Amino acid sequence: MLHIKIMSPSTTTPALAFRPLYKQVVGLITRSLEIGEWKPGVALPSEAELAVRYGVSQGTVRKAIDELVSANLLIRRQGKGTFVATHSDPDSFARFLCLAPNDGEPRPVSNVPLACWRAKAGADVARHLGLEPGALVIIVRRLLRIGEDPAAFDEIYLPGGLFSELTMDVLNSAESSLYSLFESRFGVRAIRANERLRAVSADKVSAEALQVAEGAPLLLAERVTFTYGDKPVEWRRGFYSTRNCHYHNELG
Amino acid sequence: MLHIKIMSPSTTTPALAFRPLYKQVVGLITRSLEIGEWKPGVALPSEAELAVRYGVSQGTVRKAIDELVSANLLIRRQGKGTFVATHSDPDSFARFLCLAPNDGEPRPVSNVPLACWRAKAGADVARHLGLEPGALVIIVRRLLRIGEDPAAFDEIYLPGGLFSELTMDVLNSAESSLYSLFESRFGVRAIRANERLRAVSADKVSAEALQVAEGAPLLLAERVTFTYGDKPVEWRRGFYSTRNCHYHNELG
DNA sequence: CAGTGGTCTAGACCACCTC
DNA sequence: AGGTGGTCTAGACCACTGA
Repeated sequence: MLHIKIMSPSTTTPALAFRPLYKQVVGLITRSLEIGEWKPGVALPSEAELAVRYGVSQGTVRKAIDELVSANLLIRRQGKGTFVATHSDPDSFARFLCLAPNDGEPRPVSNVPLACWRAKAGADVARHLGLEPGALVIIVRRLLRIGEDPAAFDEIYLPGGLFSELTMDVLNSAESSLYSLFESRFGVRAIRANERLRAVSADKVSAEALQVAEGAPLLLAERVTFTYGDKPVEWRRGFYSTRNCHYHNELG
Repeated sequence: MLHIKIMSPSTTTPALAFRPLYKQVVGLITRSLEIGEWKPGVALPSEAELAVRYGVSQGTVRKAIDELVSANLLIRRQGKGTFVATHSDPDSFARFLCLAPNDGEPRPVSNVPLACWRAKAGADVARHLGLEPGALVIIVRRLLRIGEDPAAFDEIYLPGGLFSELTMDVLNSAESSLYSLFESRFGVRAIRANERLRAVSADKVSAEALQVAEGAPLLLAERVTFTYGDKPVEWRRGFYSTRNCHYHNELG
């Protein structure tokens, strides 16, 4: 495959049109990931092969891969190869769950689907998901247990177009995380998310689900999840009971 | 300055003793930052000079600096140089404040010191700060306003040894953030922090400070802040009122 | 052993900033 | 014009993995 070293200096933005070669390679690799040329979990061609394919040096390919690794899209394993990141690999993709037990003891996390239905998107859900108001959305309620304790009660809004075959049966058949299910069953890969946290009082429904008193303080996490190209694919409101757990965050 | 390319293969861990050259350069630069050879805000010697100084190629120095840049210890500015990161630069170091107004309108953040006193460290504070129980700690209470709204009420515990001259007068003289004050006045540079969030009910003191009803839900953020060498330098409990603000976090 | 990623080098050239 | 960081190359060698 050929590449274009000289950027056409767009007349509107004369000097800003410069785009380094390795950035172009980033774009090409990302595109291949997006269209599924390399599936989650499998190895990419070696750096040397990619260098030939894109007509650049190995160093340039390396720099491109560096960027995709730090964006968590790829994983390097020395001596083995470079792999497409996947939510099925617990090591690499438990990073969207920020809840941890207070005492530090690791506990099994279990996923309890409660309900799944269709509805028309309201104004705010449509806005977050980039849909027309009234578009079809799928709503999932689920409980997350950490050890024995109910820790999170989530209401999850998904674009109907991407998840049309999602049902309670599908949810119940999922052995691991939801994102892993989205990836393997619907080809939707969650890349990054923006989360907003607030403290609220438990309403009746969430109090019951989390087995706390109505009015008890809960952590409300509202999350928009994105896939390639910053396309939103999930809007989620999660109520977290922080009696035995906390939300952890690293600043730096 | 000379460098050692061949690692003495420690007899206890034969094969694990390999340490790449650029990692050693990272260590040397970090050490210079730590002992204050280059102060916050000033430029480092050029990459070429550092290459000569450490007896390595410029590429190796670059790779070392890459790592320190992504750890937020250094900042590159093309055409100008590489600079020591500083909390005084609002661009680079507002990153410890995760609170933002709900409507997205940027508002001025103001810092209102309320109290400052000495005490002996209790068991948990001592543990978080790595001190002996009973060691001298300085406790600061302050209010953070975002626009006109009281947004955060913080109780901050500092090791007495590092901040011995901290008083209300010093706090009142600070024009910008606390971490900026720590850096310029006490030579203590906050590098990273671990934060744990919970939802709690407002007690009388924090309710009054934040002008919310007693029992209202608040976001409690407990933070340990570290400097070079993962040494803890601050333990903080902050109560956030999330009526007009939220805590934002990027996952991915 | 061969294949992979990881390190290191030396040198050329480019983009950006300042004087 | 002269300095800085930023890109790109080609090649050598090292560390890790697995057959």
